[in-house]
Amino acid sequence: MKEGPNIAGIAALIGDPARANMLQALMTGVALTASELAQEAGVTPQTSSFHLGRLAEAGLVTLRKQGRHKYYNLADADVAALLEAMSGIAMRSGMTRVRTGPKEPALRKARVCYNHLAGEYGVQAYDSLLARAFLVEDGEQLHLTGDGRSFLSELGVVLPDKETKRRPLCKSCLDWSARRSHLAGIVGTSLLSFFLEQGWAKRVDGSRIIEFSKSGDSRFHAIFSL
Amino acid sequence: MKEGPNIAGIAALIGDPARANMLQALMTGVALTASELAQEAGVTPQTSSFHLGRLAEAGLVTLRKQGRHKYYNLADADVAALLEAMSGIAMRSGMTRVRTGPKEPALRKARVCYNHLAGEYGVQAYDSLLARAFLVEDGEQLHLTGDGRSFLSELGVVLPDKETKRRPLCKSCLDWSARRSHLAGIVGTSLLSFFLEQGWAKRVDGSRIIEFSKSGDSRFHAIFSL
DNA sequence: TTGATAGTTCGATCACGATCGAAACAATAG
DNA sequence: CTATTGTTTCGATCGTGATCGAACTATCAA
Repeated sequence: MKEGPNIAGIAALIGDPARANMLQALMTGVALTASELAQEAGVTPQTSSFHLGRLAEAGLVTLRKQGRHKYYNLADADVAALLEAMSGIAMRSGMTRVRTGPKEPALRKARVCYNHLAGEYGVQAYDSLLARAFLVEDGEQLHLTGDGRSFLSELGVVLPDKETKRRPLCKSCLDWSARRSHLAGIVGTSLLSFFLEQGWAKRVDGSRIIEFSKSGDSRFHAIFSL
Repeated sequence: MKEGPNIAGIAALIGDPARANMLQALMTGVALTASELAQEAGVTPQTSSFHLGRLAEAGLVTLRKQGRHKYYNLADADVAALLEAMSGIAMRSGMTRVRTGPKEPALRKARVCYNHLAGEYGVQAYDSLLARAFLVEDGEQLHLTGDGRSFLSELGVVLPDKETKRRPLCKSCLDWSARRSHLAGIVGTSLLSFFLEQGWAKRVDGSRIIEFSKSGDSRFHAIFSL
């Protein structure tokens, strides 16, 4: 009778407040343990376990055991993209949380999206690389050019040698706040790591916010000008 | 305490089977009345009314009264994109409907996505236009070139004269089956209408499937070769 | 006017699923 | 070994929200 994939299934999964909180917490990209996620979601460890089981079963999160801990991650950049898209719809639908705190502007400016940089800074980096042909779009594919590779290497960004088919080097990800693409994929991840390691920016507590220092900010704008 | 938009809200909205069915029915792009949607979802008109109220309130659907009918539509291409993305995740998570009917291959081949063409045919058209520089990507923006405009006009596709800011002429939409972009926006809509009006293809009953005729198929491939 | 169809509102019911307490299991630390 | 911490299983509870029957409003067709 019915056709197509069961949308209601995963939607219902994400639709539970506790699970949604967990997923949003995982949007920071850091691996979290079951009990940390319980705390994040405001439920007891038992319930957390129950929810995480369902999320893992549906393939929305992955886990790796490490000693007596279980570390959870978002399964995939695609899952992150779905959550990001959902944020966009929720945002414009006026379905914001009770109190839209002072963090929101900071979120729009720079935040981590799973494992790469999003927000205004993410978009700017993406555009800047594109404008200088360090990055080229080919249909939906995205490629790092030779020039782009050497540019990043010279900066000090570490990149794998070869582009594998399985994990694309570059990938674009739609930004809910800017409604534009930012850079995902291995390059996106490496770039974010670079910023953090150089001390140009740092993560804020357990949120998705990325805070650029004064000097880091000016360096960023010097390099990724438009 | 919490930050960011309320993902759980819209997810829960989509998470109800009845509402999910309604939304998927609306993915065909045709406007449906409340009772048609009730039938589609397998619920009574009362329940349908209840659900549609919530969907409209959240801004996921729009309605226009016409006589004693209320015609419902998806609010936006963004909502369609969200549902499409969700289909992708649901698909690979093995959360397919009980029986994956014989329609599925047809869906992968060509289907309507809200109001434009998706599936293999949609992707091919997109790539073909891009390859001949009838369409150019500029960051996330997508533009129809002068050549592209005259090419389509010559074919007989009707297009509005000017590109307005509000409704972009072109827009890319991610395809869940092909994992590639296909053409959305006004051009995408016009193109689909063109195929249907010319009799190259027709819609299948109330599903999202687009069925190309023998002659329509060959004409399509002649024009949108790669 | 009467009759028919589309849609809504109200109220009551009912089922599903989230939640937690208690207890078990797992793995490390001392 | 024992003690402690992290995670899971089971069972019972409980609340939220979907559902439908019945009655009501609105629009159209005679």
